[in-house]
Amino acid sequence: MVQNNLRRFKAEVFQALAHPTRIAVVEALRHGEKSAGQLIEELQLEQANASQHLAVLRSKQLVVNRKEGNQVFYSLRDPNLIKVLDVLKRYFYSHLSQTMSMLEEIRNEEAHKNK
Amino acid sequence: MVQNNLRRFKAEVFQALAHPTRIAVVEALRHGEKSAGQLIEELQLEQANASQHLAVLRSKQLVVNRKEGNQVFYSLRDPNLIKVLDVLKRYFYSHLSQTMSMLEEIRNEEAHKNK
DNA sequence: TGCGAAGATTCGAAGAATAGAATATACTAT
DNA sequence: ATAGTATATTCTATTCTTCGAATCTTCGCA
Repeated sequence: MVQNNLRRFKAEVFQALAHPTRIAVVEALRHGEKSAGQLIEELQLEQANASQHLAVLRSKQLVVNRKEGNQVFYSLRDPNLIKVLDVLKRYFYSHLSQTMSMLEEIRNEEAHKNK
Repeated sequence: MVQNNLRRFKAEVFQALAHPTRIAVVEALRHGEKSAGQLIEELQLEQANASQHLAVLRSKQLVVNRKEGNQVFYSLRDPNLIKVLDVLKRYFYSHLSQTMSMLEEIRNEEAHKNK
């Protein structure tokens, strides 16, 4: 029972990370806080869209925010989150060739869509 | 560009893990391979549903399978995957109180639905 | 007070993910 | 061949996600 809820919780964290934009945000915050505006600029996002993704990250508590005047600064709630991404990176590298072919596939899908 | 595809790729891996059942499967495979049937029994899943979730894990290459006669044995493609989960566990523990309240929330939602 | 900037929220449409039911496939043993 | 067991696939209804457009809120400043 507890096991089950714990898994649901883990699933929610993964869910929060299951979008390229949100991964980009987390990576952008790796070395410290940034304002919503900075993130939008740096990652070339639409304002509303960025705000929505930030809301997801907030709701799953992967990031925390702090208001300062007109701006809202975001930072990672926990540096261990970066470790999760780093371990994942190692996971990729240990299967480079397969990773590559998967990327290739993604690229092809892309090319397909744009026709 | 490459950055972007890489993030998409990471997102796909997280997506694959973004379901309690699939997390349960990965955890169940932590110490070695198991047949689909064993997983179904151990995790109390419906056959079709289990098969669908396994298909997701396969398609993202988190697991590999091996046929032996009538049965199909699954195992993790890479032990680093377990490390990802382990790091995540550490992540939980470093925020135990918040984790608890989140679990509490999940439980409440649950109670709500079952009314 | 009123205006502009920074963010957040809400809404509707489109697409993706999920569960279960039914069906299909592949093997084994008779 | 036939039946039975293990697993996969397909279909459908439902729910969840995502996006952009529009709207709101809050703060700072003239």
